[in-house]
Amino acid sequence: MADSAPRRRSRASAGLPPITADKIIDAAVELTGERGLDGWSIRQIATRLDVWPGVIAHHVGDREAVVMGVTDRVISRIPVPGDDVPWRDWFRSVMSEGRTVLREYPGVARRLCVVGPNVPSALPTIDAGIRVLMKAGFGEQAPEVYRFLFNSAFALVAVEDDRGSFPTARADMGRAMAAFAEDDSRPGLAAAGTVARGRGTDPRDIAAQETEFFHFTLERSLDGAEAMLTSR
Amino acid sequence: MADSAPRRRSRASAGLPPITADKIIDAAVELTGERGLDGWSIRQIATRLDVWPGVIAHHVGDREAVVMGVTDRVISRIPVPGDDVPWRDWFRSVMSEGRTVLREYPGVARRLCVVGPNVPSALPTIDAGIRVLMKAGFGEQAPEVYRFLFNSAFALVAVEDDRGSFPTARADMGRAMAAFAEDDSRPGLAAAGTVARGRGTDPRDIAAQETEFFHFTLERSLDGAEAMLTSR
DNA sequence: ACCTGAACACCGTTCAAGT
DNA sequence: ACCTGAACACCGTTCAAGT
Repeated sequence: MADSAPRRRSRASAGLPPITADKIIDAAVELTGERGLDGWSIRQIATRLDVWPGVIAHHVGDREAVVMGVTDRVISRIPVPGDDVPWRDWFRSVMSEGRTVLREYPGVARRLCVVGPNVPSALPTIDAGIRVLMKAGFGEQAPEVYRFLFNSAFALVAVEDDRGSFPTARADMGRAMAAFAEDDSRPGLAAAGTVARGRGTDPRDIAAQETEFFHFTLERSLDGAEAMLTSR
Repeated sequence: MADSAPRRRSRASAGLPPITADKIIDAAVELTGERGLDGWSIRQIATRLDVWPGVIAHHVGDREAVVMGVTDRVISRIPVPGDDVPWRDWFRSVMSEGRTVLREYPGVARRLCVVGPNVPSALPTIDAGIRVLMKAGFGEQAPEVYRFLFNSAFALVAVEDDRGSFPTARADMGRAMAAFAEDDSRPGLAAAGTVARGRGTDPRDIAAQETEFFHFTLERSLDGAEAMLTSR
C-alpha cells in the first residue's frame, strides 16, 4: 500500500535533510488539493514524507494545527483587489477569485467561514474590505456588512465543496426536482421541476449552473447591502 | 466504559423486542441532540441500544444512511407557516423557527444545505415557499430566489454549528478583533475592533450577537430579493 | 429474520528508546 | 533536536456462525 509505514532506518543516517513544519504543510496542501481537507489522514502525510506518524505531532501539532496551516496557506493565495475600485466591483472581484482558489482546495472555505479573522492571511483582505465599505458610506455598519457579504459568498462555496464529496448528490437533486414538473397538486415544486427539466445534467452543465447561482447569490447580497445606503 | 460492547447473550432469549430501523434512528437523533451529527459513532449507537455494531448496518445501512435518517426526522420538526402571509413574513418565520430547531441538532443544517430536496420532509416547505414567492410576483425566478434565501439562512446556521464545535473559536475571534481597535495603520480592522470591543464576551452575550447577526443576514437577503421586484 | 462475535483495515495521539 | 517503532484506544464495515 502507498499509505503504509516507511522502511528506511533513519533519515539522518541516510543523509536526508530534516523534516520541517513547512514541508509538512506543503504535503498537506498538496493532499488537500487532491482529496479535500477531510480526505487525508495524518498517517498519509507521514507516508508521503517517508516518516513515522509521530513526527507530524512533533513539528506541527495535532490534526487541527495541520488543518489551520493548510487554511492559512490557501487563503494567502486569494488576491486582494486595489481599494480604488467601486465597492461592488471590489467584492465581486475578491469573491469570484476567492471562489476559484477555494474550490481547488475543498473544505478550506468552510474553515475560513468558521475561524474567520483567526487566519492571519485573511487580515489584509478584511482590512481592505471594511475600508472600501467605509468609503462607500456604510459608516459604522461596515464591519457587519463585510461579514454578511463575505459569509454569503464563502458559505455557499463551502456547500458546493460538500456537495462535491457526495458524488451522486448533484445529479440526484436535479433528477428529483425534474420529476415534480408534472405534479399539479404541488405547484411550487412543479415550477422548480420545470426549471430543472430545462437544464443539462452532465458535469460541465452542472458546473456552469453552480457558477451562475454563485453570481446570482453575490448580486442579491450586494443589492441587499446597497439597500442600506439608499434607504437613508 | 459506557461505549463498550453489550454483554447479554441474545435479545430473543432474554425476551427483548427486536430492534427496528426506527429505534436506531431514534437513538441517533438523541445522540445528535447531545453531541451533534459528527459527535457520535455507529458503535455508540449500538452500545446505547445494547446490540452489536453490525446490527445497525443490517437494519438501516451504513453511517450515511443513519445520518440521512436523522436529517429527515429533524427537518420534519420545522413548522411550515401558512401561505396566506406576506412573503417576507413567511420567510422570516420559517427561517427563525428553522434556526431554533436546527441549532438543537448541530450538523443537520449543513446536511440540509447539501442534500436539499433529497430530504423528503423538506418538500412541503419547498413547495410552499416557492408558491409564496410566485404569488409575490417573482414569476419563473421563484425557485432560484427560494434557493438563495434558504441557503443564506441555513448555511449561516451551519457555520454557527461548526463554530460551536471549536470551543475557543468564538471567544478567540472577539478578542483577536478587539486587539485591532488601536491599529492606526489598518483602519478597516480598527473599525471592526472598535465594534468588537463594545460587545460582551460571555456565552449569553455571544449567543445574542449571533442571533442578531442571523436576523441582519435574513433582512439583507430579503432586501436583495425584493430589489428584483422593485427594479422591474 | 435477526443477532452474535469476531475480524479487518483503518484512524489520531502518545511516548520511551534510540541516534 | 529529531526520529523510530510500537502501543493505545478508538473507528466503519463485513461476514460466518448461531438461534
